[in-house]
Amino acid sequence: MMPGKWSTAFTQQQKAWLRRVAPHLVSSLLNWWQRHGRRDLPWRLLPDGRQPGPDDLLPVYPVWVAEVMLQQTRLTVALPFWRRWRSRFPDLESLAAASRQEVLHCWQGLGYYVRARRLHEAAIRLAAAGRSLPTDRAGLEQLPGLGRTTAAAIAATVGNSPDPILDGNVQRVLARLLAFPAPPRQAGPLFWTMVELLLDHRGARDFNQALMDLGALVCRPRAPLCQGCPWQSHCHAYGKGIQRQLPVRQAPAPIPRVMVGVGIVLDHRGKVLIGQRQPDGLLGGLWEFPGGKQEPGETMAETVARELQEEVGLTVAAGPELLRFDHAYTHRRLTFAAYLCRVLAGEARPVASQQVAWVWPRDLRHYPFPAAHARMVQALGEHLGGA
DNA sequence: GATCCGTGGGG
DNA sequence: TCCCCAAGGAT
Repeated sequence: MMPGKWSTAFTQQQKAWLRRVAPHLVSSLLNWWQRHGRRDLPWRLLPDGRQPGPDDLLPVYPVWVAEVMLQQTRLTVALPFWRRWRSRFPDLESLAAASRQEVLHCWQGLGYYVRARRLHEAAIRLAAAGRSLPTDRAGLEQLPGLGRTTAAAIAATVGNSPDPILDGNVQRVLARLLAFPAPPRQAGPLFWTMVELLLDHRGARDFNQALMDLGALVCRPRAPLCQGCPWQSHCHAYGKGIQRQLPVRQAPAPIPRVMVGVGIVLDHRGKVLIGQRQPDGLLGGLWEFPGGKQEPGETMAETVARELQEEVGLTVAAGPELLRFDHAYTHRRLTFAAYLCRVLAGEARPVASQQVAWVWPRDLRHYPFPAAHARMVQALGEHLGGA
């Protein structure tokens, strides 16, 4: 049995245990994966749709895009975006030649927009140097947006190189296998050492996929399916009956709740005012309707009028309310209230934004919007269409 | 090392 | 309705 004292490195006893069980873990994992794993992921297939053999090389561009999309995003969510992206930007050259707006527009709805900006930046940088995408982990890790896990996932998928990964799935599997008594990030290099020791020398393509599939399909966050797990007899969390309590979570920070007033400003021609957010930071480079947080003592209509004065220098009459809805970010909960507004005085100018634009409502669909504002675009279209 | 960065589905 | 949280990286 494995000793239960943990530091940031394995003890000699723990390492000996790991070396002893590693062959059984690997063989039972790959055996399970052959029967139950996901072997039809499109970026893991040869261009003609066949399963690659150990020595086959896969095209790196689609794998790169897929792995970046899958950062902090579920497979079922990312897949349709990946197909659309490949149709819109089929290769590195077409991506490098695209505008920031086109790139963000294609990414709209997927979230974490800095990922799209970094894909674009990498493509431009490579194209300017006359280089193609690297296929080794070290080379990939130099690209913006790629850390060790994503670079390793790409390299192993493309060339079956011996590069293990340590994503959220793998961390959860290891935390339970070892019954690790602290949040996984406190494990330091311990988990990396473990995946390196486990790694099959024949390559990491199927090994990485199998380990992620085990986490996603069996060793699930909420309700793990231990009766179908190939590692059940080795799992210390299962042995203690504490698999549902692991991995240990950090205490979540309290989430502030904010009311946001938004102005849908129509001019005398029927054009609507939008502004483009600053290039970096939250929702960087996306477009939105002007607005902001409600302050104490304000009605929502007063909030909208004040924000429009401050943000774009317009004096407006705010009302009626077009729609109201809740929207949650990871660290904030917002209630949006959108007001139809008409201009009383002033010329719209960018104060806190990159630029402002008056746009025909039917052209709004050509601009990238955050999900909450895309919802307001939809509501405006229905409002105008029904009138 | 703690924090920031989106969105949508599931329990 | 509410909370959880996902194929992480950069600062």
